[in-house]
Amino acid sequence: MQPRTTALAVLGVLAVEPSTGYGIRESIATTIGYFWSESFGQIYPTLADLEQRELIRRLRAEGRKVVYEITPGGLEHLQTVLAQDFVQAPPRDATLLRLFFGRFLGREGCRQLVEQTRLACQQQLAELASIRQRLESSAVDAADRPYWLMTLRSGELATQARLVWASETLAVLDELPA
Amino acid sequence: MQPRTTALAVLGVLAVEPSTGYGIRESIATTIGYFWSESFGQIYPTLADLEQRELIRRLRAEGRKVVYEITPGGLEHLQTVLAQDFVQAPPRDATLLRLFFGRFLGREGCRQLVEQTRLACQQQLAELASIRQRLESSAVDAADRPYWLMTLRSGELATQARLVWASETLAVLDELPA
DNA sequence: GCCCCCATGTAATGTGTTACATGATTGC
DNA sequence: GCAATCATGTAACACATTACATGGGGGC
Repeated sequence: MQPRTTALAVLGVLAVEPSTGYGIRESIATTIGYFWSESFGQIYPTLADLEQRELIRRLRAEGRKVVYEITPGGLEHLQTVLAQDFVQAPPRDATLLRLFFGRFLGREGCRQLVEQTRLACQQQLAELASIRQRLESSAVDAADRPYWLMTLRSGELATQARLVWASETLAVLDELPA
Repeated sequence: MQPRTTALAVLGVLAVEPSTGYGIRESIATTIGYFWSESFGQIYPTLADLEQRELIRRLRAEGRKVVYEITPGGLEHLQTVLAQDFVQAPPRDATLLRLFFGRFLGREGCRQLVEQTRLACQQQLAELASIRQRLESSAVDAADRPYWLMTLRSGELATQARLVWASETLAVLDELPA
């Protein structure tokens, strides 16, 4: 795992636009959910930490609701962190792990595994298409758009590749002696 | 995260062939390293736990070196676990996260990010090619081979897709006004 | 009145890496 | 003799999810 990735994600989202803890979670789930995720249990303590370090501050509070914004120091810190080297997290694909032990799971179990993957990819592609619509039909800052399109494209290509793999693999499984 | 994935991986490796803790780590790193990873700090406590639950046992001990094998109960347990539903871990791609905030990182920083990805993919493809050679030139059990080829193919397609993306994205970055 | 969404936060638990400590065996 | 690899294990720390506790506001 990387150190402080949650802080990076939170700071980044606030750099784009002020938001509440709840809103940050929402943003992450709906706009970058295809390659990132955060839970409330991480976000709220991280907000407290960032505020204490004066990288973010309260823009306004309406009742319980607290809207945070990034500070100039926070923006500087974000840029520093973004430019730093980092270690790619080692991949862990639970589906492939199970398929690798396919001999013990059996052909039918493997079929289900791969079929589930195929369906998940199709759903994912639909979601990505709707994100693309949102991105292209304005609403998002022109300074962000090219970068957001790049990450989106990555998701699309990865999902398409996995979908191809699933179809191909289902065919191979059908050829396999039971 | 999934519960008990380390136990599943360890049990699976031992189902293929008896091994030591060190050997299990080695197997994982060299044969499924492109989609899975485990550290010693996880493996040794897991072995102790699996042994205590009688899912594995000591086949032989030579000095310090302890070779474990799976028990009949362990094999049964493995099959049960493999057939169970599981939750796909939410994806977390540190590179895409940084690229998404590319507006704050700047064009040059993004270029480096994507270029690194491109190089990593090329290296990965070379590794996958050598794994394919090993898989096709015998040595591996015929009962395992088809499944191992499926996971390998997944790695190849995913990496190729990412490589295509990286090249495409570098071109887009070059078009972008600084 | 009730359910759902918005909203914040903590506690318990699980998962995982890294660093440390130790030492045998093998190849040069 | 010395370095690299094989080998085991623990402790400290980092990271993350889930469940829980609490409550306001809007729509039906």
